[in-house]
Amino acid sequence: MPELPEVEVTRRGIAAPLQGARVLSARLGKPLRWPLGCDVDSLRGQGVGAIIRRGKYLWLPLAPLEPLEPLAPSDPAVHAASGGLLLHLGMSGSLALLPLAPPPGLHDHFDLVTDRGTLRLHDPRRFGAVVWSDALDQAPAATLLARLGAEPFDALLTPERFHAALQGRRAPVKAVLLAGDVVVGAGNIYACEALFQAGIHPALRADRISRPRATRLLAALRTTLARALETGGSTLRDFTDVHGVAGSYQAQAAVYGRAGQACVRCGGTVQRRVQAQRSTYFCAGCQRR
DNA sequence: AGTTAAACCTGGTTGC
DNA sequence: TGCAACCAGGTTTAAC
Repeated sequence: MPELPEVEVTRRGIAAPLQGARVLSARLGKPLRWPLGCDVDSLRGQGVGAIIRRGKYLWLPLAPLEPLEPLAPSDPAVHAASGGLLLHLGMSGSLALLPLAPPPGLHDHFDLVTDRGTLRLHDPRRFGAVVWSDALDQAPAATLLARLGAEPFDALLTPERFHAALQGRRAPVKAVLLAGDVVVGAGNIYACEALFQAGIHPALRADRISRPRATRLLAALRTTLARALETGGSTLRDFTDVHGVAGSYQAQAAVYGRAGQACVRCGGTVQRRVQAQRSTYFCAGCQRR
């Protein structure tokens, strides 16, 4: 369930170990959401830079290192250029950093073998992606990131700006949070949880949210994401951190996945309804329009 | 601009 | 036990 907390947990697990690592080889399994966009062999000999996160994407910068041994000038497959890999975990993806990688399993669709271990993408549903881009601000990376809204913890995202952005949207606030073009990071779980914490009905039109309630929603979103980050994210089925450890936030979800159960706050019944093709969980007593 | 559906995939759970 | 239907963390594209 990679939403922002899960992706950030993943980033924190690989950033330090892989910074400065040398790529020894790479391997592709079954196709992911998009083609890699480069020859896997061209990744060989690259050095890994500082890994950053933008929304639910990870950017793994790569730049050529001095070759360990002179490459044959006639080898057309190897033409290392600087750039990087844009990764997305989709619905079921997770990354592992393996000191000694066993043979790839059925759902292991990308390996980046380095001198500090193998970065392996495990993704049963294959909605995830690994895409080469010459730079973060050039296509295809820039295209994929172009529609993303503000980072939730960006200090520039003030309550005033958040409220102003919501004022421009007539869609239900739950749909606006999921769309990620106002603020990134909340997926289905954390959008539901943040709205519950803020006491806002998920079907309320975004432009009908008052300034005080927008302030409360932004605070709720931040505390929800921060709390999830502290607990290693949520593991519904597939997600683990890079060491294989599952998250535990799902156990403290107030509404997500709790349809028919008692609301932890008022004792009413948690409802489930479908919004934008996704299940929305909420308490009609605590969350007002 | 909106909402809505369909698409991409696999697998676990539920219900008859 | 078998099998069909439905559900699941995301995002893009097309259609009304």
